[in-house]
Amino acid sequence: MKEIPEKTLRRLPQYLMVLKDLRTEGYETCSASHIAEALDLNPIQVRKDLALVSNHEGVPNQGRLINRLIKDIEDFLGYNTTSQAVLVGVGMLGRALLSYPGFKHYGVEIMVAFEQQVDQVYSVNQVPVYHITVMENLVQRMKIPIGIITVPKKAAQAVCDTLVSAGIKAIWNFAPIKLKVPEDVIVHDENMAESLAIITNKLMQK
Amino acid sequence: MKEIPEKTLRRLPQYLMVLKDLRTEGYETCSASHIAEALDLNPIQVRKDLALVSNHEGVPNQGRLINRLIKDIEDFLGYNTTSQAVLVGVGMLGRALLSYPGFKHYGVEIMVAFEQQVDQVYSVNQVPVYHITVMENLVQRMKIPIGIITVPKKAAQAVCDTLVSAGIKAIWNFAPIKLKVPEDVIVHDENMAESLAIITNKLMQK
DNA sequence: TAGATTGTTAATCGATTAACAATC
DNA sequence: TAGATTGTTAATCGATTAACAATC
Repeated sequence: MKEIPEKTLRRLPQYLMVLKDLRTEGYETCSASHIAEALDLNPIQVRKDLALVSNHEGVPNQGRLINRLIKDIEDFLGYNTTSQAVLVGVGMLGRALLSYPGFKHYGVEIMVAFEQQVDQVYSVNQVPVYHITVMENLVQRMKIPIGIITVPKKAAQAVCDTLVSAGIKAIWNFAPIKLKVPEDVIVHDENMAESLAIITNKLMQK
Repeated sequence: MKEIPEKTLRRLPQYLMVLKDLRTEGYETCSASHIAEALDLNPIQVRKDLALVSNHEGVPNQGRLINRLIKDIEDFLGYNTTSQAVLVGVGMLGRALLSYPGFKHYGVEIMVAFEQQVDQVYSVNQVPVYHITVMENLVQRMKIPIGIITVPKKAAQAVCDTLVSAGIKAIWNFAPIKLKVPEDVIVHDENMAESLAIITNKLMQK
């Protein structure tokens, strides 16, 4: 597996977005410059990114086959090999994520959710919600690699610890806290405050 | 207003998080190295970041006064001058954002939300929800600077256009689409696919 | 052929990290 | 004083952009 810059990784889903739109419009080939224009990026950058993830070469004065390029990017991003996930904390945000139809296209499937307050078995968008006490056992038995944390800040570290001891490999953390995990566990933080900081700063600069 | 790297801007809310925790624990001063350790960052980087946003100098062998540093960062991020916002699209994600209590601490207040399907006036978490047809007029009259878009992809560009013609200054976009806006309008994209790409890629590399 | 586009090699730019003197 | 910490200047690193020959 090649190393790839995170910046590139962030751009790939955007390329995919453009390519699929173009395919819908009936196009069969596409140049890097075309993608770049649609996304306000530098064409050289796009070309380099594509070279990193595609096994196929582009054709001068013609570009690349859209279908093949889509497949290459999707393969690279793992969209065609589903990873299982669990979600912890079925509040408003948790529900929003459970209702989000996009995950399956991105190669992630939320198998089960856990909550503190569960009186009876129920489900959200066909994902069953269990009491948090059975989480460790279930995650361990099912060998689930991804945990999504949408609990309040106070509960986040404890939930994280349980997931880790159940053998989770990666955590997608929506709680505003720096989680402490063993070195080999991946943590990706989703942070509202970061985004707002950027927006309001740009706003103030004008 | 100084220019500041986006990377620094993203770290500032994290520093704030650590500083507030320390204050709660009763500490009065704090060194850059201390913050760096808590966040797994390079201490030199933290020191440089702090120097960029703080008007006060640190004291050798002692660090900085936590209270003053918190104030400096919050001032810099605009947490103490509230910006008004509107939210468009009261689906699951929209509701989650409306219910999120954190915005006011980050200097953003959602004044009103708009939806396609509104039979009668109602509200979510004390934010009134109106029919989208009155949006342009209301946003214009209230001179609201920030628009949050949480509508489906198909509707996003039209909503964006309306917001722009109502004089919006910045858009926080949760729809998976590259919005077309005039040069002077700020767009910040929030993209699930980006995060997932990073997580699954790291996962596959192991 | 001419022109758009490719991939690659070199130059530039910006952010991170290292080195170090100053100081409480 | 000694040691932790500061701020600053220089070195390193990585990503972006520019230049250019190759080619369909």
